[in-house]
Amino acid sequence: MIEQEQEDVASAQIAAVRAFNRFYTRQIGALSEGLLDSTFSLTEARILYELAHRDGLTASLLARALEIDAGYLSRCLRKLEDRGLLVRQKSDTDQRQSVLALTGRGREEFAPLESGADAEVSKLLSRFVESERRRLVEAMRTVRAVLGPDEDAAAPYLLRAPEPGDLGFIIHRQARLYHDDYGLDQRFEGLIAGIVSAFVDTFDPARERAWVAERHGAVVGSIFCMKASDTTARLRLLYVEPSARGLGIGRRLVEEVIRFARAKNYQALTLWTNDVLDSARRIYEAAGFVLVEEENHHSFGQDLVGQNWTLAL
Amino acid sequence: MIEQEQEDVASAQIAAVRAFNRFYTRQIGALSEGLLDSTFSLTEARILYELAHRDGLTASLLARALEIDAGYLSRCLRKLEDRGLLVRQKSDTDQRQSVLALTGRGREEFAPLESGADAEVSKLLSRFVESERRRLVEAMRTVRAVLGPDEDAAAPYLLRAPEPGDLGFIIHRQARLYHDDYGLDQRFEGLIAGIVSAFVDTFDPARERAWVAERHGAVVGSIFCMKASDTTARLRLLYVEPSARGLGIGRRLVEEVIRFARAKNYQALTLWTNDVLDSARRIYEAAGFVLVEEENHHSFGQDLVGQNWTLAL
DNA sequence: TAAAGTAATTGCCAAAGTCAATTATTTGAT
DNA sequence: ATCAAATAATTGACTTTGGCAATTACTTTA
Repeated sequence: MIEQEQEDVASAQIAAVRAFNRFYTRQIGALSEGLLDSTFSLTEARILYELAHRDGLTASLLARALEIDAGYLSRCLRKLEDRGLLVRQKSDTDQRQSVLALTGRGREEFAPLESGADAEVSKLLSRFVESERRRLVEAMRTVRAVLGPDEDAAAPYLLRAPEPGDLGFIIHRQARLYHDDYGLDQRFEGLIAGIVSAFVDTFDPARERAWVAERHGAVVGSIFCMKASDTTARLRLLYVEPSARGLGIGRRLVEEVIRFARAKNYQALTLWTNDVLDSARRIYEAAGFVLVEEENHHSFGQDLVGQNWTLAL
Repeated sequence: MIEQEQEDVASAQIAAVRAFNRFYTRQIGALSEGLLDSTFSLTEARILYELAHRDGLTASLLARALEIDAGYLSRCLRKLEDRGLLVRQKSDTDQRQSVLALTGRGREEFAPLESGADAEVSKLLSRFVESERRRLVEAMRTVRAVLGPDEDAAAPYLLRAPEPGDLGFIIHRQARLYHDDYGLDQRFEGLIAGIVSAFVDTFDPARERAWVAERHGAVVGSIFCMKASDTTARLRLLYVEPSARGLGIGRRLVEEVIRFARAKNYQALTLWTNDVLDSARRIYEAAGFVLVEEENHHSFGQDLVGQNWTLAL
């Protein structure tokens, strides 16, 4: 083997990426067929899309964003302007450039294109089961996260009450994650299913609550506040999806439980966790929880150190 | 379980897929720039690729595989033939078509294109660490697996034991489906979480078992066989994803449980269900189950008619 | 055996896109 | 402050790409 300046990339990986490129070239071709009977070309549609979704664009920005030849773009813009779909306003900071904006008419004519594309994708997706769709979307996000710049990082999340199906999903994800990361077996999944079951069974809406964190329309975290006694609440089932970590979601969930427990006049909040869960522990510490007890135990196929933490309210 | 033509697709998923399409449109544009200083167009390169990697291609096969207009393809092929890169030989089974094949010269001239593309992708990949590359390749494979070789509704499925995460997923999906179709609320989700929890807690591998049906790498159904007494087994948690129905998966799952219960020397198999679940009932009837008892009950926010069925083994 | 369908080709044409040159401005180096 | 170099946008002159319909030569089907 001759020296290579670059790290050797496995040829199987190269082949896989190239196969994907060929595959997706066709896929995109198929999906952009919807444009054929519209009055816009693919490039025009891409231009309109950018204009509809970003403000303050200039021709050169657009050319760079879409990687279109500036000359060709200029002509396209002229055509759209002539059709009354877009206006250009001389920038006041730079006399050479104009700021582009869709007119009301531009938005109007573009709207059916958008809904048509939505419908087409919806039709495509409806061929699959929900879990397949989720796998697909997650995989696409991964591809984008790796290859592209992460503009996604700042995406917002929201907390809400769990809806039917969410509880099962939380069990599903926690079981999978703790299995992958710490080797916990199915008995752990049984344990959390039992916790969830008990939560629903004995649910006291006045003093108990659950939250899920949602981002991009998907559940990415959860937390439960359950009654241990009249004066003590228990924090349970905290988790945050790996792909959503670092956004402060875990901290926010814990804060929410503390706020809730205070409001419901609990005097203490306790929780049980295991020492391997570093990032969770850091959140608990930061929130003021104190470690009160540790015990070794062999559970779920692993040697673990259980910990009880408590917070006086 | 009622048949549904088309499930509602969450708009967040649609948006994610469309964002990916826009993203990858640019990506492909960037990756095919390598062709610019070659003497081949993108389409020619795609044609050559197919010819280099598959034997016995004809023009019409090629047109279909690459989704190229037959007329345009014809011209491209002529051009390549004129350059001495490819030969056409009249098919002996069909005088209308010709079998296409690259000449030695064709392979020679195509080779640098291939290695160029490899190098380009390799350069792209070398920007990442191995774990990122693995994630990328895996995600691409997933996209392809989901979107790709679908077509046939009769895609194969397989039965296997549940893996960590599968139990929660089953709870998740059943809760969601029965909520959407029959309005069952979260208490139903609690119930099945309890069943799953009990299954794990008291699991007797000699006399109990669970199966999940997998298709395209996703769980699309489940069934459980649990011990009710030494002589009686209970069939529980049967479900099949709406879009995986009609493939005989439900029937197969029930058969599997019956076979298992017989093999384990149970004398009877019982199950509890509700009268609204038509397609499930049909499966039970076909398998020989007999309705032994019905009772009205108000549960999970709905008025329901519970049914006990039994099968002598 | 006629009608319908399929494989491949061709002419015609419009759309899509490239390239280089040009003008008007702004930026940066001295 | 000034002038060369860079940037934004446009235009003219092209080529390439690719869609569509008609046509020919076969095969399949009713």
